[in-house]
Amino acid sequence: MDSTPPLGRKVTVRDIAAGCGVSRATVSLVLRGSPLVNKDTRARVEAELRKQGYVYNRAAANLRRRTSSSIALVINELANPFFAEFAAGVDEIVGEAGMVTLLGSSSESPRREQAVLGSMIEHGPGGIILSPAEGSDARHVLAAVGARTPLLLFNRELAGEQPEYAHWDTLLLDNQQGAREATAHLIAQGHQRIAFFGGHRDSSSCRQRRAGYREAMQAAGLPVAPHWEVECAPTRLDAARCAEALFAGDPAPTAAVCYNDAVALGLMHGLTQRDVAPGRDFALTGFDDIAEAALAAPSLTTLAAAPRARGRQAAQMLLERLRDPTAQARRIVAPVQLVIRASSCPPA
Amino acid sequence: MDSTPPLGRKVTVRDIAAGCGVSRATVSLVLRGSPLVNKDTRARVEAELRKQGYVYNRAAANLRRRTSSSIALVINELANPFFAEFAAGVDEIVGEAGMVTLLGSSSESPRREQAVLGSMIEHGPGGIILSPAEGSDARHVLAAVGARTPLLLFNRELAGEQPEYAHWDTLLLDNQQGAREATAHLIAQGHQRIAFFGGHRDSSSCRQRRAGYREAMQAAGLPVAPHWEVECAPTRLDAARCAEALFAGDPAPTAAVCYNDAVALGLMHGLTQRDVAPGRDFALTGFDDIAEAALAAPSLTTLAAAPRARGRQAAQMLLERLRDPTAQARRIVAPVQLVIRASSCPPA
DNA sequence: GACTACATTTGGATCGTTCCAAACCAGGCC
DNA sequence: GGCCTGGTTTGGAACGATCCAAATGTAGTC
Repeated sequence: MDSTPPLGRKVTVRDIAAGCGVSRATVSLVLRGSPLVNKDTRARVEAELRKQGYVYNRAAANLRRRTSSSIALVINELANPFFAEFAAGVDEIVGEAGMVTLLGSSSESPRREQAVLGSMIEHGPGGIILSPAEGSDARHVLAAVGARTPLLLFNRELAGEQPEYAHWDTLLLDNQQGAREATAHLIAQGHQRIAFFGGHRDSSSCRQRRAGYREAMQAAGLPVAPHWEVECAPTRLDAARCAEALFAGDPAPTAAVCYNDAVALGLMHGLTQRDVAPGRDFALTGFDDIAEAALAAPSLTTLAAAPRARGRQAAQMLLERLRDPTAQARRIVAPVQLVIRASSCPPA
Repeated sequence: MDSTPPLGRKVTVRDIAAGCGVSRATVSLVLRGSPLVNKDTRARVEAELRKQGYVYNRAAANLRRRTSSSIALVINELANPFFAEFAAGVDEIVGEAGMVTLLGSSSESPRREQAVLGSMIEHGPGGIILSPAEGSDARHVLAAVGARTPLLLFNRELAGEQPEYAHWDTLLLDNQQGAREATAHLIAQGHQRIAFFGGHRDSSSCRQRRAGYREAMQAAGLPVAPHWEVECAPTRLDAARCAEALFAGDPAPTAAVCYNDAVALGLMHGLTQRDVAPGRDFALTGFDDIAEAALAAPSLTTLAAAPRARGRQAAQMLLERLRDPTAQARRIVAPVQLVIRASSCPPA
């Protein structure tokens, strides 16, 4: 009858067992809903659990069972709304699976990424979702996480990826197809002089999008003047600043496929300041479909990558991998969807 | 010499100890950088650690030491850039402290919030940072987390908070002071008829900001006409739609303190459509300092809440609380900073 | 050589849970 | 009574790291 009062100490299965006169093993069976225990016993134990305010110690259970109940999520830039949405999607699915998300941010630094991965791995996640920092390479990642924990790469591939790392799953966006569709759409609107605007020349997503742009231009038999490919930082501010570069040469473009929405919005701003009305005198498209795209004036034609859905998808892929660790690695390239709005007008 | 090859099994202190002929205790001391171990021994052990590719099992260590190496972060809406920045700030500090962030999102649902808190608590975080869902109340939160784990509330207070929950730390934004400063700034610019525009009348942040506005008006001996307090949804679209309400009565205001930046930008749009030039014919201020505020035309005077800094601050407060669990609960109301830009012009 | 002083190392026991093989119990049947 | 069967229950021994008190070695002092 003298159930130990939780005097400072946490309540454990032992306390519950003592409190209702059964063994620890039985309590454990009740906790896991085993059909082996007698109905009455179960009821008694459950009452005692409530009475003493027991909370399950998942870490201890994981230790004994050699399992894990967490997924690590390492993001290159969490503050970016695109990745925040992605993280929200991941967490949704992870939560539904009764697991918990370990969050880490690398701030686009491969060194920090490695440190974060190292810290994560010590907490024993069941798997890792990694959206790599720019310049992160496969060897370092492998060194940090080891070959034992399943890893899923999102959004970017790693430098120097080799056959031996081929057991990692990958989820990418179809940047190339997206840019191709946006370009084709502008061409269908009647544009012939179309620029590719913004982004860091050497980032992999920029390369892929530019490739899609060139492909569409070539397919339509249209030339690409050198000064139509303008590099700038993927920020609104820098894009606004670089707008004039589009009109520095002859002939000037009448439309632009922008690296992403931020750049497109910045370009709109830059155009307005030059008294060129975006959506009337000049057509443009973005990439990402951030919340603002629909609200901008004019509203922005862009490519929706559905980051939340991608997050869910990534988590699901990883959970499947946990279920079957030996299955063939998958590489999924998710299509992006062209959302046509007012900014992609026909030529003036 | 026959160091057990890591045959499927994880490498443990036991393997390392066997591999270099010392006891587990010694290896453990080396792992924790204890000054007790001999230099040569340490070197030998460290070599063996590298050789066998040992990874520390923090869960096991935490179990034995009755410590935790994680902080739970439960956010009402992770996809919102404000909270994403906040989360990034939290993770920064948590990471620096060698701990890891457990992420959870409640999607503004008190029920989900409770479930998430319950799942978190089973993973044994050292503390919890909670940005409550709207309508979340203290009793339920207490039931989910228990009295044992320190909790810090961010951004909102809980309904029905009572003395017994008073051991929770709190970090809030000074909505009232912010609105007061913005209003005072407009008054200093020479305005006398100033409106308070937008937001849901009954939301706590709107109430606080309106209170600050009224306070400043009263302090300056200025009256507030009823039609100067306009309610609208906190979105750009609705704000644009409601612009005309400002001019429905007599006398019309010459400036407005807006509920937030989205509303202010919407109002700018609405004004422009009525041929009132914001920043010249009409002055206004926002709240939040979102990325667009600096880029709008005219650029928007607003109140910066610095969500990333708030995240760092919240994490720091919680870490201090972990160090001294018995210290008096703190309640910090973080000031917001007035950023003066072009939109808050003097009267025409 | 016996003594203390100091630096270093070590074998259990332990954290809270689960696994496992064995034990228990009540009926039913010969 | 002995034996079997099927449903329940149970006491250790794990999981991987750490604590602790005690043991070991090494040198210095009398």
